[in-house]
Order: sequence, then structure tokens, then C-alpha cells
Amino acid sequence: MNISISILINQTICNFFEQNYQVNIPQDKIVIQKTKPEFEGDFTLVCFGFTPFTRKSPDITANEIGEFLTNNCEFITDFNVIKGFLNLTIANKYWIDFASDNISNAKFGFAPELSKGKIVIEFSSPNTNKPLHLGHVRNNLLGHSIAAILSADGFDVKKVNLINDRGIHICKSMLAWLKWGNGETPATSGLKGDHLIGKYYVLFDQKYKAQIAELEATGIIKEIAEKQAPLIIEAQEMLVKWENNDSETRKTWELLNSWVYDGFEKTYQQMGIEFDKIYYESNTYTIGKSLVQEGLQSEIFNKKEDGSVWVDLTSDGLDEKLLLRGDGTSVYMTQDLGTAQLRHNDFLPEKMIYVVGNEQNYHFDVLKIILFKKMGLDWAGGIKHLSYGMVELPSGKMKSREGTVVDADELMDEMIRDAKAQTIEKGKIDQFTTEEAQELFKTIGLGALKYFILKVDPKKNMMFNPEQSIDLTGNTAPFIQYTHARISSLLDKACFNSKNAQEIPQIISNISIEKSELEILRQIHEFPTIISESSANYSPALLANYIYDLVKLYNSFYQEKPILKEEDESKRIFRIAISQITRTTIKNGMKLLGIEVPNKM
RNA sequence: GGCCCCGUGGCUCAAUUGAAUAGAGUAUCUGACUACGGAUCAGAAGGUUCCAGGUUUGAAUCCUGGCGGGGUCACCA
Repeated sequence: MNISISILINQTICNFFEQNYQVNIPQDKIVIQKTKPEFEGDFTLVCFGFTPFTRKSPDITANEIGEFLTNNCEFITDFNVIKGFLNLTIANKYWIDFASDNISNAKFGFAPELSKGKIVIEFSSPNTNKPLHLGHVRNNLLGHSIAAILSADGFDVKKVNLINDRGIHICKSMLAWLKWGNGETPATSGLKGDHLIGKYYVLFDQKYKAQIAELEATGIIKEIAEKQAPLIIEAQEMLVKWENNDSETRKTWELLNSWVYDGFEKTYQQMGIEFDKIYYESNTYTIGKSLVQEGLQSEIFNKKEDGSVWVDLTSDGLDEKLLLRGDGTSVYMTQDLGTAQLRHNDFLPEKMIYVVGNEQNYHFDVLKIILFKKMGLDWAGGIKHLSYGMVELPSGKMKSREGTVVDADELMDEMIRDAKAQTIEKGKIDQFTTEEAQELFKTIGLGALKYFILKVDPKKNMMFNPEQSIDLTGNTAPFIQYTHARISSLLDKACFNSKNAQEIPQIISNISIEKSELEILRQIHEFPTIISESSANYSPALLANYIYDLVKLYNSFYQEKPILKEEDESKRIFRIAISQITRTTIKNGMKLLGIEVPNKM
């Protein structure tokens, strides 16, 4: 018995309209929702939309449908009508079967197979001139989680990372290191590779600003000074050398980048993130360049007198966009064209999702229009920009060049330290080994961070206050983790095992379900729907808030009806079943958010 | 200035995409640990959903116009 109850109701309603009113009722008129706790019933049918078809008042219509459903649908035992809302009561048997069927299903809620096509999702996409910061953290967590959710919903998901390892910003770091670095390495400095290079990026900016100030002092206006400063000219020369494959430049570049990759790898590992494939812009930009050349020949693009190449998007309401500089070097868009083509060749996906901040909305509009409309590539219709909002600090926006960033590594370390301090204070880990304890601090600290970020709607800007540490009580991961650990511990004590699981249907077949139990089952029942909705909306937030509601519901139920106290054996077993399936749901849901749930803590 | 996004109790966020009395956490106040995990639970207080119109059985949600905040309009990425 796995057919969803809402599909069953839906079909019966269609039959009702066919038989009594000879109409095919449009699907979007059938609105079924969970009944609010203050009313009697399990599911609610909203009947206002039916009045044009029945030509009767919503209440009368609702009553007619209620009669029909109770007579024709074996699982609906009762109904009531309040102001045009038809509340339906589902038979106990349905809920008992639901609990019995899923009690030992470790993959509850997940699509049984990959049946929905291939998706490539790009996220993270760091620059190699500085370490990852809080903005990247949001990006990485969203990308990782959405990939997991899509996969649970039945898509074949490939996670890719595009490393921006070339361009003027890299030259800035390289130049500063060559000039003032004295051959400093991660080993000699004791710094993580990405942090070391980031230091020189900041240094470049300081020295560059100083040069601009000097020039301005001689009466040169700012805009000119910014272009004439010797440092920026040197950096630009270096970029040309790099694109011309100058061996010295390439050697330095490879050395510095290798340090940065080591650093990134550690950060990803700590975050629990991995990729199926890593692309490097230094490999893809040439493909972009040749695409631009092709487009130039077929006259989709045009060349200006100085040699720069442009695309005219005024007919699409946008403006002209640069595709190649006058000196022949490529820009951001150039390589993104190449990367998209390469990625399509590699995977032939139905969709390509880009997890990139909303500051680049315009860029992705342009990218899609060029590939899809201008170049006529059908597959580009599957490009989707998953745009997320910025993480703001109380002091305003983060600026990496000005050092007002929250560093990803430091943030994670701090979360783990906080978790450690608070866990030790609770004094519940005395029997843990040192390794187990360390693992637990990490699970709690990083869980808190991940959940804090993922529970917010991706498209919205969010506020992060580094002054006050992230809560470990309330709507947080530790609260959910704690509940999971507690359920696990209780189930152990209740001597639940797989043998019982098989007997459960008989044991509990005749019990009556209480309202609080029913609410939990109803909530769990929705889990597969929530996964597919999260997947359709690209929103882990939906899932996160669902899990929180479930945990809260379970906690108040448990407080009121302890599972070990009940004397009636079948009732006790039923509560064990509810706890068991709740635990699975929490675990599976948190897994899709990339958050571990310990069995004890 | 053009275009895009956001505006919900003091603060941080929800609201199943148009449904019933707008929900949680936090902070404040009150109460509950001699069965099992108190990182918990129950209760109180806190709202003109930025403003003004409109659409309809129904609007935080949709449309129009304001106001406020952010983003973007680079031969930066």
C-alpha cells in the first residue's frame, strides 16, 4: 500500500465531477492540504474553486464531495465542512499501514532509482588568489545540498567545480609575491597555501593604492592614475605573458596555484564537500576563444577597430557585451562560453545549474541568450542560474580586498571550539574517547553552521553576526541532532529490533491512534513531497524548516507520552514504530543538508 | 537614472507558492526534572506583514504607484 493518499483523493474527486456534473475538473482547481491542528481531520480540500462547475455554494459543494468521498474511497472515514473547507478524516488503518510499511525502510523518502535525467551542477568556483570566505560557504553548502536533494528526487547529478585559476587578479598576487615574497612558501611561513597567497593579494592592493595616491599628489586625476600606476601595468603585462605561454610566468603560476589547491582541499574536506569533476579556466578559456572566432565568422558577433569583439544584445533588451579584449585576451564571458560547451560535451545533461551569487544575475542572462538565442544551441535552454543572496555582516557587505571578510577556515574552527566548550559544560561525554569527542565537536559545530545558513531561503540576503556565536538551542542543528541521539538511545532501551518490525502490523493492527501520534505520522508522510518540492524550488530551506517542525512535534509528543511508560504492549510497539520512522526521516533529511546526526552526544 | 531582488513582533527567520485565527527561535516574564537523555517541555506577552490603491469568495503572497534597503549596468572576475 504505497499509493499516495492525495492521488487517491484527487482521482475520486475527478470521478465525482464526471459522474455528477459531466465535467473534467482542471487539476489546478483541486487544492488538497494538511488540515490545521485546530480542526478535526487529516486532509483538507478547498472547495471555493468548484462553485463555477457546480453552480452551488462552497458549503453545499463541499458536503456533496464529502459524501461521495466517504462512499467511494475506502480510507476516508469521515468528513466535516467549515466555511467551504472540506476536512477529511483518514482511516486509522491507513496510518498504521503507513508506519508498518516504512518502519524498516532506511531509504524512506528517497526516490527508488535515478529516473529523472541528468543534471550538472556547478558550485564553489573559487578564485585562486585568496582563501574561501563566508560567501563561499553559503555557495558550497547550497550547491552540495541541492545536489543531494536532486539526487534523492531521482536525478542523476554531477557536481562540478570551475576553478578560476587565471586572469588579472592572479597576476596581482603573483607579482606581489615575486616582488616582496622573498621566496616565502606555506612550509616556511606556516600558513595554509590559500591564506599565504591571499596575503599577497591584499599586499598588492595596498601598494597599488599607494602608487595611485602618489600620482594623484602630482596632479593626475584618479581615473588616469588608476591606469598609469606601474604596478597595474606590470600586472597586465604579466597576463599577456601568461596567455602567450611565457615559461617563467607559467612556472611561478603553477607553483603558487598548487599551494592554493592544497589549501582549498583542506577546506572542502572540513566542510564535507566533494566534486565529480574539476574544471580549470586555464583549460576552458581557449575553447571560449574559438567559439568567439566561429561566431565572428558567422557574423553573430562583430569586431571593432581596436580588435575587440562584441555581441549586440540590444534586440533582447540588453546592451552590447564584450567577448574579447583589444589585445586578444579573454574576459569572464569568454571562458564561461567555453566552459558551458565543454561541460555539455562531457556530460550531455538535460540541465546545467550554476550556483552563483545574485550579483551575477546579469552575467547569466547574457550567457544564456548568447548560447541559446544567438548561437542557436538548443541544449543551452537547460541552463539555470541558481542565484542566491549575499551574506551580510552588521557592518555591511564583505570586501575581500579590504580585509572585512569572515574567513571560512577560521569560522569553522570557531564553531567547533564553541561546540566543544558547550558540550564539555553539559558534561555528557565522559565515556567518549578523545577521538570520539573530537569528532562530536566537529559534528555539532559544523552542523550548527550548515543549518544556520541553509535554513534561510537561498534567494534572500541573510544576516550573520560574528560577534554573537551561532545558537545551539532553538531552531538549530544541535537541537535536531540531540533529538536524533535521544531517540536512538531510547529505542536501544526499548529493545527494538528487526524481529519486532516484522510483527508490528499484527501487533498494532487494532489500536486506535491518538491525535498527537497522528500529527507526527502526517508530518512524516509529507517527507517525500517535501524532497520533491525542495528539488523543484532548489531550496534546502524548505527541507530544513520541515525537519525542524517534525522534531519539535516529536519532542512535545514524547514529553507527553513517553514510549517506555505505556503498559499496553501494542500501544508501546506503535510508539516505538513512530519513533523509529521519525528517526529515519530526521537522519535522511539532515543527510540531504550535508549534516551528520550522531547516535549519541 | 534604467533593469533585477528584498521589506513580516526588539532581533534572526517561516508561512507547503492565493486559503481558515500570519507561525517558530531568540530576548523578557511564569511554570515543569524520584521511570526512561532538561541541549527538553508547557504557558504569558509581543503584529495595521513598509505605505496607498486595485484584482476576487479569499492577498504577506498577484497587478499599479510610492517609500526604504541591496545588487547590477567595466577591455574586473
